[in-house]
Amino acid sequence: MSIRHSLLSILAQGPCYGYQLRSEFDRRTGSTWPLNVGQIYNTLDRLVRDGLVTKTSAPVDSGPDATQQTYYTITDAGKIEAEHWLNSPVDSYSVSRDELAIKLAIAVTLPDVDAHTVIEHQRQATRGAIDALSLTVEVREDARDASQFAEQLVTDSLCAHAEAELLWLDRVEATLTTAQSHGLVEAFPLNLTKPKRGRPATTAPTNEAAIA
Amino acid sequence: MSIRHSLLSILAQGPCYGYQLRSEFDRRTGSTWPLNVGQIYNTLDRLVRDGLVTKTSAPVDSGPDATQQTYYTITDAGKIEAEHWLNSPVDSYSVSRDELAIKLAIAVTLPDVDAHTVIEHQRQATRGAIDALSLTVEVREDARDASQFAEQLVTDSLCAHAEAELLWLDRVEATLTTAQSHGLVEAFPLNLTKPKRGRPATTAPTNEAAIA
DNA sequence: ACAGCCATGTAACTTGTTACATGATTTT
DNA sequence: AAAATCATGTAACAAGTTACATGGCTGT
Repeated sequence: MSIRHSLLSILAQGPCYGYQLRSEFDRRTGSTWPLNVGQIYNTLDRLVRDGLVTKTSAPVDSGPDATQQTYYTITDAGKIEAEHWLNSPVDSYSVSRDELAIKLAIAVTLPDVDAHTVIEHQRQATRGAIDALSLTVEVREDARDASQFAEQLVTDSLCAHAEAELLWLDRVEATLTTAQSHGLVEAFPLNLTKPKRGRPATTAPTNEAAIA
Repeated sequence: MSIRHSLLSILAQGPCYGYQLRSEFDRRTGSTWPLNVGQIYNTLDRLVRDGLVTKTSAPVDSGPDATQQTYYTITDAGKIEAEHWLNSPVDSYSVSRDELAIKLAIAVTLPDVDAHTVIEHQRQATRGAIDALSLTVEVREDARDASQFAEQLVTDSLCAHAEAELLWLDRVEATLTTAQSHGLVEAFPLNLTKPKRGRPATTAPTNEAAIA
């Protein structure tokens, strides 16, 4: 929903044509988000479909410099939508769709996988990412325009999350080690049940008895 | 790519049927990732399509309890893929696809938007998320099985990223304030250019002269 | 003439997601 | 009989992404 709303917000400043939106987006984000040109037109089509933008593909008057110009204009509904996007927070923390978290959660349940190795691999990669990001940070001077400001902002964001991830990885490993020393978190065997249609017998304990 | 690989990794332990995979996934992730049942079958179909899994839909022998059982078995290619997934780090930091970062980058370039307000809204929402997460953290005892371990792991991950975001928001606001006091980061007007086919005249300065 | 950028698309594809249909079985 | 759960799917859609086709115009 980011690209969609970003383009919509730019269009709230005034009508644009497709290629122009690409350069505007690039300028404002410091070319931070890799954006294919064709994606602009796809997104614009979907915005038109949803009534947030209108497409005016009118040939300019038949003078000497007659060109087919295609402009996209935001609608009232689009303005409301853009304003709403900018005034409402991004919701990243109500449900987790973090690939690393789910990966580690799965990894600790697999018998043939050493979760500590997975953690260590991730730690090295994340440290490498931080190093690479820090290089671009230190070379950089203070932002002189919005484009450089965007670059700085995005790099800092990546760094912040990466460092938080390192701390979290340490905590996970510590928790895992103590849990393993208590023999609590073992590999999860598959439930060797055959598929049985219908409600299972509640009297038949599956593996909850193993906990007690 | 998370669900796909998670299911594949579970299948590396042994053949499963669809519904079983759902419960296995739920157990191992502590019901952390909201997963529709139908999505299991979609994902399995795609795994079959890619040759990572085979589907054996064989009727069990014509005895008294004959049922149509549909099992999914991992292939050699699937095992390699699962192993590769578990041994290679998640790449979250080479390019940024963070919605908040792009949103702020866009916001500071919009004339009708006060970036400080956007930041403050986000700050409040993130603080609220941390509070909500901390509640579940404090109530929780030590993990006693993989399911609870997964819950803890995911909650901690969310917390860590949320707190990193708060720190980052403060830095962004500080940077923005000083940049604005120097009159550097102003609203980005649209380039009022008409679409012109072809390469633009290099001699014609667009708006680079404004910087100098 | 030719390379290279400006400009507009189209078509196909990816993963994730939801809503729905269908039926079997078991508990109440 | 009815409700709840087990079990297998299908169809459609979302956003993002890429590859490609097609021109026009400009500088060399």
